[in-house]
Order: sequence, then C-alpha cells, then structure tokens
Amino acid sequence: MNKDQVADILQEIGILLELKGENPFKTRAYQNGARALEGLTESLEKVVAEGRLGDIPGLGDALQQKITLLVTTGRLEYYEELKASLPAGLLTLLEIPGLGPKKVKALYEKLGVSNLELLKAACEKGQVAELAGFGKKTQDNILQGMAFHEKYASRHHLHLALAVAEPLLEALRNHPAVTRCSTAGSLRRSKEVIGDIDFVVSSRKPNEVIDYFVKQPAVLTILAQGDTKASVIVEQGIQADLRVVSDAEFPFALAYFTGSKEHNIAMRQRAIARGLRLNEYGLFRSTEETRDPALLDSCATEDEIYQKLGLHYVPPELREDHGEFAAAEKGLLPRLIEWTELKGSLHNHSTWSDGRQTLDEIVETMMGLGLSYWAVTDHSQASFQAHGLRPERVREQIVAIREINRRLEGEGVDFRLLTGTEVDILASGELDFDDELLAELEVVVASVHSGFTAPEAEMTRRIIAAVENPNVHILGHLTGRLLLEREPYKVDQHAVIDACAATGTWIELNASPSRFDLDWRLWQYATSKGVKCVINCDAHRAEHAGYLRLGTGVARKGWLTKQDVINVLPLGELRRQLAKKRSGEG
DNA sequence: GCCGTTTTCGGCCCGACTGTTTTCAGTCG
Repeated sequence: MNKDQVADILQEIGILLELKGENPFKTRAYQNGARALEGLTESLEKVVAEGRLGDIPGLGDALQQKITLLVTTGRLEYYEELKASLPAGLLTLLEIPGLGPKKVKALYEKLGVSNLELLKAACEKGQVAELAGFGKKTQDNILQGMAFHEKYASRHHLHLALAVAEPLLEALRNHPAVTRCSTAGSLRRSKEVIGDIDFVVSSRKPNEVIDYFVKQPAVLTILAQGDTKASVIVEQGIQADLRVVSDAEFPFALAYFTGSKEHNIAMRQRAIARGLRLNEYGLFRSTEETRDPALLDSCATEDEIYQKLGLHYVPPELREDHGEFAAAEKGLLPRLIEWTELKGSLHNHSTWSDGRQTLDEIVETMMGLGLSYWAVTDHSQASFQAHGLRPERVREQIVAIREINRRLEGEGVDFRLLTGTEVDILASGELDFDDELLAELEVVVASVHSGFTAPEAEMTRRIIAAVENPNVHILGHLTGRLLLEREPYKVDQHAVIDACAATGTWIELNASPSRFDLDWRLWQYATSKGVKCVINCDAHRAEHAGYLRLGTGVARKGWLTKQDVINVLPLGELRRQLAKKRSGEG
C-alpha cells in the first residue's frame, strides 16, 4: 500500500472511532497521522523499511505499528474489525450538512438508521423529530440537506467558484457600509478544488451588510443569518459564507478565515508560546477569556500579525503548514511568481485538432491580451477522438503558422505563434511521431492519453522513455487526473521527476482547472532537483487564456518563483532555451 | 493516540449559529 491509501484508512479509522463515541482526541490523532502521511515527500515503503516512521511528528508507537502492517501486508485487522462493527452506509450519512458523528450515532442506535434511504424514510415518518435532542426543525433540515446532497457535489472547480465569487466581492466592495472586504478560505489560498466560498468584511453596520449580502441575485437559498455571519447557497450550488467584523478586527478575521486550519493551529500555538492568545478578533495578551479591547494588540494588516509572532509575511497560497513556518522564521520565503510575468502558453490547441479557435483567431485573442507568443500544439494522430493530426497535416500547419508569422513580422507586431505538437506517449513508451518530424517543430509536449490502467511500473517506464527523447521539451499533465472526475493514473511521480531532471525536460503545470497537474505538493521536490516548470493553458477556447492566472495561483502554492518558470522568458530567450534543450545542454 | 526545556500525566484551537432547551449540545469552519 502506498501513502495515500494508508492515509485514507487512518482517516477512516478516525471517523469510525468518532461514530463509536471514542475520545475525540484519539480520533484526532488518527486524522493527524493521516495528514502527516499525505505530507510525506518520499516513498512510504522506503521510510518503513528503514525504520524511520518514528521521525515523523504525529506518529507514535500505535500508529507506527499499524502503518507498518498496512505497508508490508496490505491489511490491518484492527481496521477491518472496526469497519465490520458498523454498517457501511453510516459513513455516507456524515456527508449530509448538519449531521455529525453524534447525531448519526443517535440515529443509528435509536432508530436503526444505517443509510440514506432509511434516514429519508425515518424523516418522512416523523420518527427523527421524536428523538431526544432532535426536533421538527432538525428533521426538516436533514431532509433539505439530503436534497442538497443529491443535487450537488460538495466540491467545485476553482474557475466556477471564482466566477460566482468575484461579482459578489465586487458587490460587497461597492456597498457604502463596507470598509474592507476580501475573499478568504481555500479560494484565497488557490486550492485546486474549492469546498465553499468565504468572504470577510469590516463594517460598522454588520446587519445592513448581511441583509444586503443575502439579497444578492446570485443567492439561491439562505442557510443561516445572524449578527456577524451569514451562510447561503449561490449559483452552481456552492455554499458561500460571509463574516462581518469591526475594522480593527479585520486583519485577524481575514487571516483566521483564510486558513488553512493546519496553518491556523500552528499560528495559535506560536501565540501561546509567547504568552498570547490569537483568534479571529485579535491578538490578546495573556490567555484570559475576554474580548476587552484594552487587551487588543492592534495590527492594521495581516503582515503585522506575522511580525508580532516573529515571522515574515506568508502569502495566502503558502498557508498549508507545508514548510512555510520554518522559512518565514528565517526570512527565506521565496518571491513567488506573478501571473502578469507570463509571456504566453506552450501547450494549446486550435481547430486543426479539437480546439475551437482558428490560428488567426488565436493570434487576435492572445495578442490582444498583451502576450508575446502562443504555441500551437495540436494532438497527434493516435488521439483519434481529438482529431489528432497525421504527419502531413502537421507539415501543412507548420507552413500556415510560418505564413502568419511572416505577416506579423511585416506588420511590425511583437507577437508570434510557435509551431508544435502535443504528441501522444504510446503504450510502448514510443512517441506517436518520428524524430524527424518532431525535430521540425519548435515546441514538443509529450502526454499520455491512452492506456490509463497500466500498472504503475509500466506507466512510469513509458513516461520516462518519452522524456528521454531529446526532441521532447515538455512533459504534459503528468498524472492525467481530472479533478472531481477521474483519478490520476498510477505512476511513480518522483521517478519521473528524477528522469526529467536528468534529461533537462521541463514539466508542465497544466493550468486547466480540471487538471492543475503536476500537483502543487510536488513542485518543491521538482525544483529542488533543478526541474523547470511551464505554466500551460492547454487552451481549447479563447477564454482558456485566463487559466494563466489560475495556474499561477497553483504554481505559487508550489513555491515557484520567476526563475523556476520557462514561459516568463521573452521570445528570443525562449527560442534559445528550446534549442538548448534539444542540443542536450539544457 | 500523541506529546513534553514547567509535565511520562493531563493536556490537546476555539468561537458562532442553530435548535432544543431553559443553560447547553452538536455542528461547522
């Protein structure tokens, strides 16, 4: 078993123990253990074999023993017995908003409710309202929560969440009673998928702002409305939470609701270590339970909060407890890449394969955005479903692009298309075009589009064979994942990154919100090996150019700087690097 | 179940909102 599978099981044990009514700190210990494994950047098998599990904070004797069993035998009797002791459907009940472990436990023990159908039946018969601690209102809310659960998945692609959040933020900003406002939460941290949208506002008239917020046209349902916060469902079925605080409290509330939860816990602990107390309202001297403003250690901005805790400012994207505290203490946080530094995208499609824009339309759109270049990398022949190009069509396209570039040069315009291909990595590990054709193209992206079910070792071999071809500049979407849709295929990502480091091959950060692949968690490893990143739109339509901004947000989560990213280079320097890569000096 | 330069025992982040209660438990973030 690999670390993700083991982490999933620890996570599930934690939940099962909660349903059993175990000591909450014990259940949290399992969840902490799962998180510790997810954050591991090397092979779990290796760590276990070398007896170094104990070096990982959060893993004590009991967890070390269980993890070792799972890794070496693939089984854990403790887990299997625990799982067998409760009906399988109980876990899905926890996905209903408003139902937590205590209520699920009561429903199961008192009514024998063990799955969604039984829960629905019990609500409709009015049995749930009769239970102690429940009532009519709770029963109605459960029914509503179930309807919501059926209709919408609970997680959302980043671009969809942004499309709803940005107009709402603009509306809040324009309200006269709003002093400062911002998005917070996973959206502000540029997570690859979003649970809900968070807004933080400072105002002297919170009720006015909350009233205004819940009446926005995008709001479909009001879930809760109080004096300091409101929760609503907005278009796309996304939950949006608004918190309103005083302006003095704003930086603390913004930091708190931006999270991540793990980052906040570490911040609170730093405060406690300094005899202070940090919460969403301020930084208080001593740990006294009071909101007396006299005790407020005022901070005008988030920056000042970090300073008071002995840290350099941590950009939101880095707030994942992923090494930012060690770096912020020493002033070693990187200057992160900005999306405005990008000059173009090196993996895109046109009407020649499955894209929606002609070459001329691409030129017009991308030039209009102020970009310097745009590589046209249509699919190769094996991607039949995507109208992949035969070699002769590729050569025709090269001619067409040269023609356009000559025209642009004649007009004195500072923009060029680059010729290229997204060539399929075939099951054998060979590429879908021969070396002669690849050498005629300026940009070669190699990607897997078939044989997703190959065993890990075989998939790893295929991809490594592809990046060893000197004609390949860029490895496309390394894991093939489609967020919220399709799991990544099985591949040893570290081994592939090592091969890219050895061959000077660049790795794409595919900026499509369905992909964000390579995952941000692996970029620190990749750059430590000297691998360069290309933030690519994989554009199929004009509006996909906007993915440059979203992809940069995710790149920032991977601690990437301007120096790590190829497509910040001006055209001339980019062409030199493309040639250098091929000559083997890259 | 984890952890320790006050502790090998007794802590473990903490506040708002809802609904069911009449002072609080559960859930959520």
